[in-house]
Amino acid sequence: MIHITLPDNSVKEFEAGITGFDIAQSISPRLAKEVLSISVNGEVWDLSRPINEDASINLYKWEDRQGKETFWHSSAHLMAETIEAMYPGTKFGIGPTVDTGFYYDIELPDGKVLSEKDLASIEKKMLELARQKNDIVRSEISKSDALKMFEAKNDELKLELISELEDGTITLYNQGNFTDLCRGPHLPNTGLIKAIKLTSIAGAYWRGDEKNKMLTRVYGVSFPKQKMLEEYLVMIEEAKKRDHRKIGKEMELFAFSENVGQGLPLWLAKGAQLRMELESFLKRLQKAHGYDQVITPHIGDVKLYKTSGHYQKYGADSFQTIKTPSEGEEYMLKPMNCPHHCEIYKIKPRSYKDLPVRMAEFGTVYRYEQSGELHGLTRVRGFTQDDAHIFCRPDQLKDEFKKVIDIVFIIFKALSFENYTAQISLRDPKNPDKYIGSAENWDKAERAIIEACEEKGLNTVTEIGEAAFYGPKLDFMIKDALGRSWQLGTIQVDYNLPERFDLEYIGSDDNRHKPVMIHRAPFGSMERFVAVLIEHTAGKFPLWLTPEQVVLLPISEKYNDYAKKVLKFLNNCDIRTVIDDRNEKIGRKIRDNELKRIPYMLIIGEKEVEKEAVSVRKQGEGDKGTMTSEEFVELVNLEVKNQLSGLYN
RNA sequence: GCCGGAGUAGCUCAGGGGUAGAGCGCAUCCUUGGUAAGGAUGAGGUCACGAGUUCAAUUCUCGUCUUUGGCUCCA
Repeated sequence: MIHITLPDNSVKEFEAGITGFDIAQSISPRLAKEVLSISVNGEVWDLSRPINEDASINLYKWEDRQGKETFWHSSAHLMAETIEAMYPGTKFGIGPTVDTGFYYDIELPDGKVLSEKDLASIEKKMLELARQKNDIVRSEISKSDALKMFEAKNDELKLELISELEDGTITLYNQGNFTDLCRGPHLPNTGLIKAIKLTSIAGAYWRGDEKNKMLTRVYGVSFPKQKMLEEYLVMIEEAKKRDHRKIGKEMELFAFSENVGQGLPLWLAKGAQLRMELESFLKRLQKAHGYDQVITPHIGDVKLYKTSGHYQKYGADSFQTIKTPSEGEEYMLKPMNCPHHCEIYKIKPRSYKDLPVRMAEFGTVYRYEQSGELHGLTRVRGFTQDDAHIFCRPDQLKDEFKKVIDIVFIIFKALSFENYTAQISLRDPKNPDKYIGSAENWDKAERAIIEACEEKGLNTVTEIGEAAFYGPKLDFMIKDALGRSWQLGTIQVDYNLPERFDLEYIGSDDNRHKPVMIHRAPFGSMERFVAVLIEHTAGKFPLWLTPEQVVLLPISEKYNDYAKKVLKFLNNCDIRTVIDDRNEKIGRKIRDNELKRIPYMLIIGEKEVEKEAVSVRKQGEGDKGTMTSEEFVELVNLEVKNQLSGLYN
């Protein structure tokens, strides 16, 4: 007999060799119907795998991440089984799960290419096979047998994978006529998979290395119920409506022109207004936090970037240098602002009493991004960072770092970004060539970030090897409408550039010391931030950012004089205004699709003129009653104030 | 950059070897006077660009550019 500890810490006795499925059955038949996988002492197993010793277990259903993963992993196998049946001779790479669904990397025989049109027929065949309810059977195999088996199939992809595995740890999973190398776990049988959608097809380098050959990656998602698939598809459609590229076009926020060049956004009037509002918000915030605003040129002598090390690292993959016609000078479009700010720091001797120096600039930078990587406003070649560099003493570092985290939080709160991930990016110790500076400085910098995050009580994930080449960083990631993660705010600690630029301050001991540098951009870039903001608000911005706030609607032309008076007043109050000119030309006619996004409409007629008032309607809320234009301005200001309350102190 | 998909009116898209289509928008006029609206009429396109096949190409083929889903990259 063995003892099984359930999640509620109750202990049950079973015969050795009991399976997860049997345990579920013993708890309730309904649970047995829904359960998908089991964790045994923390390791996720198949339900049908016998348990031979005491263990604590967890049963996973669809609602659990582990349950979904098991389900999708088996779906990936089902897809592989189907593809092998339809295209014999196909070679299979890896077939893992992703956030939503699964994929399998494959290589079809004879250079055949799969296209989106083929997906429907694969889906259909997958469902046919699923209906056979084939058991998915786990078996252990020796390394030599595994190699023999896949040699027979001539599948060098699997052979490569097997060759890296340790003998004695290799398992196979079989269903129907299909057997795959796999660690598992899997569903008991394929019949649980009721609804399948193969979503897309893409190229992917074998093992993620661009030197390797490219395989075909087939993405899909599957569900235990048809209805869930339908809901999922509706959700995707809804998300597409929030795409910032679509809304940006509809609302005339930004545009691209082939003639200007790819990845170079044009900010249209309303988008520029939105952006300027965000900029002035941050400028005020930074002023309150002791930052100085500076302005530097868009180009810089190439030697600046040689000093910083950026040229050596990225020069070949950058926009190439600009040369003067006769003096032999070489300039770069600035790909970052740090070197310019370092030069400002060096303008005069600094005392320890002067530190920290906080230098902020909305600096437009230009980076050559591979053409295939460009994406709306989230990945562009010319963008404006809300950059700042803090030069401080080592003893001020942690405190300064924490203050920057505060600024990021204020921004996220002001815009209701709740679902962010804070990611600490450290260097990869196995790859020292990727980084500049001493190991000692890296240790100090990494420790400062980790400690500051701990002291702030920040929930973080740590990624090894994601650091910038000059220092570790803390990044704030936010998801777009379709769940793709984008890095917004970033805070980086840097001991290296101060050394390379020979920055100094005179300490209280009258000796020269090196300051520490913090690079930070809480928005990340105006472009990417606005993109994510659009997708989060679906174009319904907070009132303090809304490009248009009011439509003024005179009911008859004889009231236009009064309407003009109100208009003038509103403009003086910094209320952005659009006017319907149905009756007389006092403004441009408002379009229907604009109308939907304008928060307030003011109607002016006989009664209003008589009372020297306006009738107010709010989008989505209806009639707000009659008030004077002064009262209306007060109402709007109050609302803006509420949205921004408590942010600056 | 690599592997797929796409490029037709301002927008969203249908079509298809032989006068180029719809809806929305736009323009003009009418209607509507407490209203996030209705109707009529009209304007608009070298069917991304270049080459090839063909009596004939927007349609088929190839190339280029742009865009898009991924991969790689992201100071």
